[in-house]
Amino acid sequence: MEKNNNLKLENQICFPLYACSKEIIKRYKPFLDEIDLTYTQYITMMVLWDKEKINIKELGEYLFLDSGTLTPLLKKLESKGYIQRQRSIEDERNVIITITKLGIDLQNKAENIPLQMGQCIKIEKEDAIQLYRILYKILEQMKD
Amino acid sequence: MEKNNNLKLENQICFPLYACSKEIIKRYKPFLDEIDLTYTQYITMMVLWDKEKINIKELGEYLFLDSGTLTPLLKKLESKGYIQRQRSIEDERNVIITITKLGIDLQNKAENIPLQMGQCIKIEKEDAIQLYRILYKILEQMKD
DNA sequence: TAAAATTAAATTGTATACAATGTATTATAC
DNA sequence: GTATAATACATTGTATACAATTTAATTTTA
Repeated sequence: MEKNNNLKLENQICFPLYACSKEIIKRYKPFLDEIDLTYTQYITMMVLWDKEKINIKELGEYLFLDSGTLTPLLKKLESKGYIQRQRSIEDERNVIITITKLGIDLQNKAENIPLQMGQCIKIEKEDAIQLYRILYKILEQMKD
Repeated sequence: MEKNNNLKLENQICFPLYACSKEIIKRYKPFLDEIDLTYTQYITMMVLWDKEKINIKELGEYLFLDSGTLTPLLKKLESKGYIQRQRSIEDERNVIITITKLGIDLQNKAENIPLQMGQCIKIEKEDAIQLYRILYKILEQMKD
């Protein structure tokens, strides 16, 4: 007769993570629309603003995404002119992603997004620190 | 010349949320495969194990999902025999979801999943409490 | 009360996600 | 040195997600 409390939605730890992630990404949309990027395209560009040149495997390790997601996404970014895709000469299994001048310039247009999002979300400094620490602890632990 | 640190992937708060959510959901897969549910179907069943009867709008409020996601998902769950969908008589705009006997029975098959996941994820009690508190604080704050 | 506004679902279109499989290339084992 | 294994990426198929629109029903308003 008694319910299994372990199977109640409000007792899950993954569910608020999943919900919170989606809700925040929704809040990005109006800002990202202005530079014609989706959230996944945005975090991909973030890696490229930092690295400028990277292969798909390594990119996927940073983003926790596989080629099934990245291949079409990178083709899209290429069609927008922000990146170039080319097979590596040394090892033809690799595809090297290079950021273009247009892609580099896009960073200027994106530079106020983090601040705008910060005003939109409102999380206390200490909570943000804790959240960040715990999430990377879990991500790290799951690598084994 | 200097890079914009606000646009570095490792300085984002949403990204580890997004990554962590996905990685944990991946870990659910082998357990959920055994009862032929996806993660989204699983959390939907969680609400129904608790409520037994609910309309799509209310269900969507619990799950942070809209009819565009729920309509096909609920049709799937209906085809599996776990739920029934029927228009409300009082207000024909509403579709009422009712759990079936098969759906109720499924809870027994799912009851050890939370424990198995707990062994799989390994997060300290205090971290879990903090994480839970912060995530719901953010979700709550975003409602306004 | 008839027109306008609102509401709840469903539908359409686009973009992820990811498991599983296929393909071409490179590395390894013997 | 060749058969085998491993690797990187692409492709296929399924299942979300969600914005935007449509449809049908109900409520509100003038």
